[in-house]
Amino acid sequence: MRWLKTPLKRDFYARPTVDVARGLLGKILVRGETAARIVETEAYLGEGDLAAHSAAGLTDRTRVIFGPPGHAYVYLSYGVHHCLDVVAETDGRPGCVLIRAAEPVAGIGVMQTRRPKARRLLDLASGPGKLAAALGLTLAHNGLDVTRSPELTIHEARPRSEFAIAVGPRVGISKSVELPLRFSIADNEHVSRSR
DNA sequence: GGTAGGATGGGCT
DNA sequence: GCCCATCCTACCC
Repeated sequence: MRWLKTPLKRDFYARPTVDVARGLLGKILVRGETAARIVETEAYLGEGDLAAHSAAGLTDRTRVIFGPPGHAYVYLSYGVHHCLDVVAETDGRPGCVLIRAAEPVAGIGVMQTRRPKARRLLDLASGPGKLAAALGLTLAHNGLDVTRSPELTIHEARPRSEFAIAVGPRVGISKSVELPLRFSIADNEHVSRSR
């Protein structure tokens, strides 16, 4: 699989968070020689969403979410794993998309060395913590501009594929569970399994 | 096949 | 001091 040389532009991200979450499915995350096709996302909204980190308001940690769209929000989950989000909405309005799972498409050997415990290709990036580890992302990457950073960009796939989108409740949260904000490529094998 | 529980640290009340 | 946007292992069908 290949992808366009030019990354997705700012206006792709400067839209309602749900549109960005759906739009990111099938796109290619590129980090150095490693690349992966996004197959599962979750939207975290700026209003009426108690599960979103930004629900607590603007703090040092959530500053990036309130900033301009098209930037990476990376945080430490459960003190152990890193997770990658991409900021949506216009500057000043919170909203971000958690990238939950991806299908490795390049640099698979490198990803395997970063995730020595993964036994199968299907285990490499089929969860937010696994994905961040496979791509080698840490807190140092928080705030990166994914429309132009040499470290991390997101691209249109070539050829662009057709697929149905499955919608359901988000994973691993206790608040605002009723909101249908999890999106995935229907029947894709690389989606996360956890509930 | 399935799941319960531990690891582990930063953010927020 | 409590709460997590998780992953992995051990152990049990």
